[in-house]
Amino acid sequence: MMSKELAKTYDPKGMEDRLYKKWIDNRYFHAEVDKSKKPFSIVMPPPNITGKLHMGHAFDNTMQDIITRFKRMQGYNTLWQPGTDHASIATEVKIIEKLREEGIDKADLGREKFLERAWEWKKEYGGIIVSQLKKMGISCDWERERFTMDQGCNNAVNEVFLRLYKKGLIYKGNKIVNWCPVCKTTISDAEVEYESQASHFWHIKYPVAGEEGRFVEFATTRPETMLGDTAVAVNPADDRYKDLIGKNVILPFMDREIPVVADDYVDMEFGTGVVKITPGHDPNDFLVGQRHNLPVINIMNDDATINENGGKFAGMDRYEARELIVKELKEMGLLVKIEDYTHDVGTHDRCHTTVEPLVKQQWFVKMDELIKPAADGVRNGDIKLIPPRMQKSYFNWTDNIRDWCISRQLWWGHRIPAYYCSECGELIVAKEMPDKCPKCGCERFEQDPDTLDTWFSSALWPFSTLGWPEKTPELEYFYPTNVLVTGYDILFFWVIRMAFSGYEHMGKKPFDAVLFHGLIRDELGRKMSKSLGNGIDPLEVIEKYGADALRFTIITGNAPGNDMRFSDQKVQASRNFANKIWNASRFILMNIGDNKITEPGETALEDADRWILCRMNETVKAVTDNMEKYELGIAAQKIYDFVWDNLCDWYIEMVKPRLYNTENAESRNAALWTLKTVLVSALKLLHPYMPFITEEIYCTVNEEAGDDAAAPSIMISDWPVFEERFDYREEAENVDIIREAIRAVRNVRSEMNVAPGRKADITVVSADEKVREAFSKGQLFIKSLASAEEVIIREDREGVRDDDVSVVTGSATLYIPFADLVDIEEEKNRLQKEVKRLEGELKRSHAMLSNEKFLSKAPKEKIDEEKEKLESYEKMMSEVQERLKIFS
RNA sequence: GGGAUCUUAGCUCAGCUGGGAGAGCAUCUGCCUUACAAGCAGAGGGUCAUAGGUUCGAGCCCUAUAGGUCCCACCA
Repeated sequence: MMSKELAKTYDPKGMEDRLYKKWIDNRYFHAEVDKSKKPFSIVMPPPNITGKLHMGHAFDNTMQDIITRFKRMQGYNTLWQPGTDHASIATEVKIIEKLREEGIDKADLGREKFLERAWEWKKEYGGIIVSQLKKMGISCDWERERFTMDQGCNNAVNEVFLRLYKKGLIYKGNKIVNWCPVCKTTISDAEVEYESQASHFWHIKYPVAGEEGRFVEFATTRPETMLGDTAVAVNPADDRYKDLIGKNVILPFMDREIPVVADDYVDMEFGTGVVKITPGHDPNDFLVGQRHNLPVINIMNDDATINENGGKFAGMDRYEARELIVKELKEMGLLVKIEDYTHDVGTHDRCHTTVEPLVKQQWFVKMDELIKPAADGVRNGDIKLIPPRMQKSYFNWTDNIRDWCISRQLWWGHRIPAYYCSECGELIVAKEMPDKCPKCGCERFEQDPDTLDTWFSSALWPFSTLGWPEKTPELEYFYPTNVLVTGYDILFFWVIRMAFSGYEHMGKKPFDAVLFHGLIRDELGRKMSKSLGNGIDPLEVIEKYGADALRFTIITGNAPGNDMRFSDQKVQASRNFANKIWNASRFILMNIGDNKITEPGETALEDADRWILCRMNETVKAVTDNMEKYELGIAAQKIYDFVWDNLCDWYIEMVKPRLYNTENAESRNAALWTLKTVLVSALKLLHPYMPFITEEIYCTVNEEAGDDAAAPSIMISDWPVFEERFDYREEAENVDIIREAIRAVRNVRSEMNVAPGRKADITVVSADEKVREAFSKGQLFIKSLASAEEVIIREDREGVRDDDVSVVTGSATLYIPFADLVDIEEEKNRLQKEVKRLEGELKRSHAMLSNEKFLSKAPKEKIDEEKEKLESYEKMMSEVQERLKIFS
């Protein structure tokens, strides 16, 4: 009696949530420290709490889940550490938006109330992404879920800040930083995104002081910054301006005399060879200013309006001021010309506001020393990057590293653990607010208002989540983690910062390897983005095709680090594969029926059984090898081929006659046992990729076959290994000989248009005894797979007629009586009819093509079309006549 | 300006350390064969961007060229 059946077509709905609950209830995802087992660990790149699941997450987490499930089945004590990221600026922007909808201004609300709202926000939305991730079937240890701003992580952040400060690696400094006038915060260099913008080049001239009628001309893309000019620079080698060096020019509007300085930074070839120097608002000018001790003038407020240093332009927006300045310069005759000019403008990657370089006092991490171990770690192979080409990108960053501006003028984030004495202003860096000022003894302090760059806490993720700075058993056991999976787009933001943090604070790398993946693009190869509206929601795909299909799609046909185009068609192909294995399982279950399967004796196994066992064995080995090397796509392809081609299209077909013949119980049992064995192995190989369907089938099959020894869940079953006893190479070769013959026969039959139901005798002739033996053993399935009536195996050609159709394969020659393939009378009639038809067509075609009216009046395409038709008729005619000859 | 990467069948892409040119989809032909038409059997289709070079042998290594994509820097 069949206690359990599988539905006729594969339907993931309902099944997935049920199975996920089963796994959670059984705590299969949970890992505890167990020193008797080998650990394997991965930390999840924490998704932002603002986030909604997108294809990037799907990609990232599918890869991690595949590795985690694989390693877990291999017997490793596997921890996949999950968590979410507070995502300082991204979240703050969203909260501000929400407040605005309620008509509340951030500043009016005040810091404390704002943070309350932020935590509420986190509570309300932070869990969404987690529940969405679960839909993917991912098997991370949710019991250990962390948050970058939870107490432990917060503690780690303060500890790191303090340590780096004490070592002199964190400092406060006045530097030119990128300022976002909308978000009103500094942003790091990496957060600046360059956009090509059409603008102008304004050619302006300043009068030379004391030399009536003499001017220096230069060009600028930001005329408003002239209000902060403190010099004009020329190249020291530039003969044109040699005499000007040391003299002054007059800055219009400001009535300020500024010097002409000589600096190598100026390119003589570019423009007029003169550059206006605005140390307060340009990174390069800032450096020039330092070299020449020029004053730094800040002409802008935090919202990019001109401040009191801008004279009469004070209060204006930067662009408004630009317009007016240009207008007035023109009136003063100081505007030489305006050129169209397209150049790259730095914008804030969050809000795309044009960034304004400003001089501000900020906190920085000194990078030159910290980065060394991180660079060396990759250079000497301590950390492996996959694909290796990522190294170049990595070194490109480490070799050109600049100090990291870590302070942000935001509220949502880790507040900088620095305190200022309210009396004397003394700076104290400490984990908690100090009691007493060591300098003046005062007891009142103000904490630095700034928060830390969100990546500051992310950088500590591999060890902060394991309990650092406490010396926890987890930290000792699971650190360093084995592999980090992430997109190449955050190589610098995150990977490099984790690398140097690991070496610095743990004295060890944070991970053995980094496995990079690319971006998922839309069907046209465009980035998925909100503004384009071309994003594909993974949850919709799951709803339509199932999580397994989505997961499989993402992984197959993609090499590490490469982008992939996503299309519905691809998911359909994966869904079809799921359906395929579903139906193969259904077939096996049906045939097991009430029978109890027993392991067959060695002699009961037939060649076909040994062939598939051998192929399975090879597949197990190959797939395992690929997965060990994180070649997930290649491994998936091999599983796919094995299941579809070897198992379904060949083995199941070969074995059908034996299954339908209930008289030979031993042979039937051997086939069923082989089917079940191979299916279970295939399911296990596939499980990391398609966890749900494999679990469902695995449990059903084991129950049906009465296999009490099987694991209660495929995810905690043993990963298959190569078994010597299945290494039936010789028998496998025999079956390959027959497969080749079957293909050849099918080929002939197809070319001759033989109806599938028409049976034909096949005479196999081979001088090789081994080949004859192989055919003799395989007779049964040759009959069923090649529609043979009878298979006669001979050493010589005796009995073969000259007009038999012959097929030569690598090891034998097959002969098929012509009359068996074709009904001669019928075929003759058919061909004769065809000749008549073609004669008619040819006549018509010839007539048309000799009709002068047609040739002169019809459109050219029509004529060409007719010519082509004629050609094909002629070709068909000669073919038909050729075949007719055979019958005469 | 520097760097990376890609250019393989109509389309999307695999091809690990050099030795068989492949898959999915699409196309064409024939099949509703009692696991599956989300399927089965068969077919067509590629001087692996171009030009050189190394090698017994190159899609894979080297050089140059063209085109696409991306990253970094950025000239005021």
